[in-house]
Amino acid sequence: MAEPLILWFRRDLRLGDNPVLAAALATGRPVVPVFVLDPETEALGAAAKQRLQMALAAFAAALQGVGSRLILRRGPALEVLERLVEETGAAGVMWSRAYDATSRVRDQVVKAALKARGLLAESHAGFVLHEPWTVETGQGGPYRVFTPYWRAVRALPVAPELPAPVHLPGPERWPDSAALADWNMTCDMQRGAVVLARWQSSGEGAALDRLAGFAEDRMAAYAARRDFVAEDATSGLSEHLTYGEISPRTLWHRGRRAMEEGNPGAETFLKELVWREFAWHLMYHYPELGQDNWKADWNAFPWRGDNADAEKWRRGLTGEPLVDAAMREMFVTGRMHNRARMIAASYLTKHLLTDWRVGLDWFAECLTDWDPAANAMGWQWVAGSGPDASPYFRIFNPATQAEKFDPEGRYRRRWIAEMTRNPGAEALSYFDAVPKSWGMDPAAPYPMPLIDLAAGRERALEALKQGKS
DNA sequence: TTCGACTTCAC
DNA sequence: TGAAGTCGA
Repeated sequence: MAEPLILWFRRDLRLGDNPVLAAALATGRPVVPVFVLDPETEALGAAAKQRLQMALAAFAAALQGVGSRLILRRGPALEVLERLVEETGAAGVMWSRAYDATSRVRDQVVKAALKARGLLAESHAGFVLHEPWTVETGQGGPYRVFTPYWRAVRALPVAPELPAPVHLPGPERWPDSAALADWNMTCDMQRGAVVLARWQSSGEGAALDRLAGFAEDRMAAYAARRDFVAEDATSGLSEHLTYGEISPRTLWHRGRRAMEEGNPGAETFLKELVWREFAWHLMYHYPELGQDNWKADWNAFPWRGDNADAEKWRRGLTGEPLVDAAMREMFVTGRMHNRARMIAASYLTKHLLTDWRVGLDWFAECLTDWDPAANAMGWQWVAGSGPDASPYFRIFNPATQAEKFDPEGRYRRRWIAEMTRNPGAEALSYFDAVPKSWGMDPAAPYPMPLIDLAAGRERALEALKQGKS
């Protein structure tokens, strides 16, 4: 039997349309699928880590369905992979590319070390539609504004999807695997069964079902309804994309097909997919996007660091119902509606003048669809330090937004027990989920607003006038 | 160099 | 309607 290949899975936990999997199969070698819980992955937020565990469980089952296994190992990636190569006599390692700075540094070290030992070390595309360096402006160089990027990407060909293998040849002797349960990936996430029960199911099958349901039932109304925060009008596909349970290519082709069929929501859906793409384009070309102001003239802005108001924001106690509803939804479900994210982020950075990185960190802790690029771009876009062609200081008014996008107050009532006489299960579940130390009580009066909205707006505008160099 | 255009707004 | 910078062809 030929020497096996190690297939290092990371954010591509699927069998269908997986280029590196197809490439490994094409070699004719036995394949040893492995997931490495390395220090970089252990640093994930509580919700993302919990969600990753669910993704891994689903993917391991899917691999068993094609006669294979998922080998689980813990430790620094290079160390683990070198040991596995020795144990299995593998010819080398293949993986799908990642584009954030931490992963790129890690992967370069791994690739160089494996190659130095004469082993095969290959990275493949698959996490984005277009490799970030292949999309350039007319002058050469990365795009910095979404619309021109969209116009460029819209016209580009996208290769067809690859079929999922029906059988994945394995080695004669399988190496040992850790048990997923022993990794305790849920231990940071002590929010009770009520939280878990509400989470979307995980895995490639669930992702494909979700896409089919969306395309069938909701895509047509997507452009018109997606901003209404109380409705289930969004695709809900972000967390599947985050773990690679579905490929962006699959979404792209489904969207294009719908467009050709005249589906009125299809183009908006494709645009949203390309926003994710744009975020990774930016992160690849500006690796510090998650740490530094993208526009350097914001470095002088007098952001407040973490503070007592920010803590109230995290706990959903700002006294702005829409903001609090959003924060509570995220804490309980690991999800937050897209528009609610912008409103909550604007409130923290503008009305509370708090550094966008404080908000970014909390989202990283709480979101099951945590994506470093999308969040870095999104937070900087709201803060004003990021890519945004509009020059004015963007300040959302949470009350105005509530009137527009939650006109009947359904979303606010769903998540804020203090606002209703007979709070529902969602609103009450928040009080079960929060740490006892927060002292939350559904019978307590709803808090007064932290700051008058008009005064907060004026203060932010004043800070902008003074603060930017 | 010029010039049209720029996700999601607030008042 | 404001207030106004720079991206990209």
